[in-house]
Amino acid sequence: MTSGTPLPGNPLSLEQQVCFALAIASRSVIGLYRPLLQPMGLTHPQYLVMLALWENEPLSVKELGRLLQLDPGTLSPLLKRLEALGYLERRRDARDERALAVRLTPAGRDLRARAEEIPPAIVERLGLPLQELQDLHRALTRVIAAARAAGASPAEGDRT
Amino acid sequence: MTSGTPLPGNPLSLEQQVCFALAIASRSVIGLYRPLLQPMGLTHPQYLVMLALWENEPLSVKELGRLLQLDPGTLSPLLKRLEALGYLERRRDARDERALAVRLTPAGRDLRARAEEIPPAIVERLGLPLQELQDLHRALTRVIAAARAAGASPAEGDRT
DNA sequence: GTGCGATATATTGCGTGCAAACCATTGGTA
DNA sequence: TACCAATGGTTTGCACGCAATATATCGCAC
Repeated sequence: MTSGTPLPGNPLSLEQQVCFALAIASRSVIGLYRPLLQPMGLTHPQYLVMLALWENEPLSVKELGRLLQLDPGTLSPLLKRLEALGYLERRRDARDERALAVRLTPAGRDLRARAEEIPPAIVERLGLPLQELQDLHRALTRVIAAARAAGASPAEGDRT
Repeated sequence: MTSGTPLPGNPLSLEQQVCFALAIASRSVIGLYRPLLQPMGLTHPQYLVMLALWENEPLSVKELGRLLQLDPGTLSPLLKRLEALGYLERRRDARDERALAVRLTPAGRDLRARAEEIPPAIVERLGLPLQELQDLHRALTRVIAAARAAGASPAEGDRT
């Protein structure tokens, strides 16, 4: 019950699957964001796109895909929804008409101030020590790197 | 670059969002399962349902939802697909016609042998020390508990 | 300049995940 | 026995996430 010994006889036990814990933790934490994002009309992946744009602008779909590890097939409609919300602008890059230059609108830029209240609110709600969250972040970063090295699906085309 | 100090000036930095790392890690690891599950015709959530049933049978939709933290709205069609694949059987519980008794078919039971090769294959592909994975599992379990205590979305109706 | 492979994005199809509405069964209670 | 709130599943609608396909533009070879 307290995640004791691995019980070698039961490698399929639901309780000890890392992938299972990962999936539930991800959904649970995203679920905490939902009520905070709802007033801005954002979903969690849309929020991540906004984070990327607040850091760097403009970005192409390809660059967003690399940053967020997302398909163009996922990003394309998602960006259209953000444009419909009035938070960003999609325009073809003048230098390369294939590429899309995604830019924030003033409304999108203004949203940043409201968004800054979210991370501390989440940390407070979770009630876990900051150190623990940082350790977790580090552990997750290592897993992500390991999965990418193992040839994970999301956008592995970065190592020519 | 090596996840050093939190840089208090930039709380919205994509790189230091735990939710972001969590989402990517989850998708990346599930991506590793995909080629292994594909030969059995399973998706990752379907695999988790099979894990639950290999441990305990029969299960109702409600019980599966509690175990996997999933909506009935998600499970209902998922279970129908597994039934169409021939891995399980959905029948109304004789004692309570509202409840569904989900049971494995012989084919579903046979699948367990093949599935047993998956966890070690994943661990081998990830190439991370077992100890690290166990630590991660423990950390994730704590986050899940914290999120549930904070009133996370997935099926929080368990603490009367 | 023409042709042609490579590149960037869009579209379609399918399976989650979640909210909301709906429906049948159940277990009281009057 | 007849009502009625609660319970367990199903359905619908919408937004990912990913594979596969399609379309447009680019840039190089000639």
